[in-house]
Amino acid sequence: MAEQTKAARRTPLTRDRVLRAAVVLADDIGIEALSMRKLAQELGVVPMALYKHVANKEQLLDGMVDVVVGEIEPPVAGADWKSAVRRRILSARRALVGHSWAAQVIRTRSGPTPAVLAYMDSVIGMFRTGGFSVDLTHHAMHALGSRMMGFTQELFDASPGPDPRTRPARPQEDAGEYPYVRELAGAVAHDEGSVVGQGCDDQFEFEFALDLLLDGFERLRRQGWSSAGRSGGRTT
Amino acid sequence: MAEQTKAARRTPLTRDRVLRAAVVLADDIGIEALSMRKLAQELGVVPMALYKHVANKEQLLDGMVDVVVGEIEPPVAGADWKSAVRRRILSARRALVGHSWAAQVIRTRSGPTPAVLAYMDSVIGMFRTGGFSVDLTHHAMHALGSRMMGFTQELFDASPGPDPRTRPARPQEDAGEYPYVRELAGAVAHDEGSVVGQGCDDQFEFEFALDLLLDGFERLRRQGWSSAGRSGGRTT
DNA sequence: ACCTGAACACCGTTCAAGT
DNA sequence: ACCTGAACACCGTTCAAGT
Repeated sequence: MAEQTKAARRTPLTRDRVLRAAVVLADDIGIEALSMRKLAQELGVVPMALYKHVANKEQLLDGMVDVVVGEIEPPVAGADWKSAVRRRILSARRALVGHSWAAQVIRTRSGPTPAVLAYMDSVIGMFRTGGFSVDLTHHAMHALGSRMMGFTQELFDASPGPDPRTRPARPQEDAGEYPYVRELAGAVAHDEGSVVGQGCDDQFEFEFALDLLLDGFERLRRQGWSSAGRSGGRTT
Repeated sequence: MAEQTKAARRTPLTRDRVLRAAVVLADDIGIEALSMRKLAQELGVVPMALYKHVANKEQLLDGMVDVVVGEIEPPVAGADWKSAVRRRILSARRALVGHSWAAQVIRTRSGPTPAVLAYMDSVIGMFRTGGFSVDLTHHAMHALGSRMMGFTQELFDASPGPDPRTRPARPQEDAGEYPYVRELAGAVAHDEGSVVGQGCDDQFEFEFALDLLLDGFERLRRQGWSSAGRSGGRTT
């Protein structure tokens, strides 16, 4: 009877339930604080029970990425390549927003998960059907880098983290040091936030850089650019 | 006498010696395997001895970043803004190459260390003296993001890591899935490496994207671009 | 056959006891 | 006053003992 009460208290564990709980927990307490033990506790389960559904923590992280990436809206049909790619990337950005850990976790995976691969495939397809050569598409994908998935490629994580006390004190800006940094920080005119990555309109900065790259791609496509003549080309 | 032998066996610990040993150790065993305890052992010292020179592990990582960033060559004088910025960024890239952990560590710092701030100041200065408005400089710095420090902003870490066994098996590419990924991967014509981030000429990809951005900046500068008319502008 | 508690080999860091 | 061993509160994961 006692066991029955315990068993009934929770719907049975599934891989999906484990992954979704992990996503929520990481959203709440941050990715660096997410542990197998805390996740188990959150699910009202003994730690070892998780290992029936994920082989190890790495696989848990892979699964979490797939949950988030799976929420990206499907591509819209019938548009020129540039607005199609632009919309797809901005919709990826919308899906990943709110999961501040996602960028870092995706980047530290040793390879793409199936959902990421499917997403990449759709973006590559937009370039190809838009008249890009395989060669130029390849370099465009590299140039986009993780911006392809909607991450801002800032120098520092904008996420304040759970413990603002560990934040290093703003360096002495009263001294004449870093005059250009000061000028720029002053012009942004936000009293809070780090020099780069905060106190700014992230969405604007993201689209600014994205459009700069997309316009560059379009220019190269029109002039039939190819990497064939690059220095030190194919040696094999 | 015994103590004297022990004391003489090692030159006395300094903050600098601790940081340099940490850099070498991270290069060797990877950043995720670097621990205070292993570092102490490497230095022939009890773990707690390190805490005389760094307050905690976070400060150790800050110090490691400064060691690496401090090795970036100083800027060259007397060039147009574009080649000056280009050279500075490529020299940062040279300094960080070989420290595959540096990109990730810099990004996860909650703010810039002094050496990073000094570097950023010099880059910002190049834009400003090159005729860029504060406004455009600001957005250009965001668009460069961590590429400003010479990182490739790839979607996945190219570093294979110490344990290639944990690498997820390449997804089934025999099936008709991911046709565009397959086409692109085939064209790159390297049998080893992940879809994006490996088996490619990293330096070429880096310069390709960098030049695309720099050319875009120059175009905007010439036409006197300003963000003043942006949608939903300053609301305060 | 399934589940799970204890245990193992780590971590960063505190703190009190030694010199 | 300085240094440091043991201890604390964690980790991911193994494994053998229980049902």
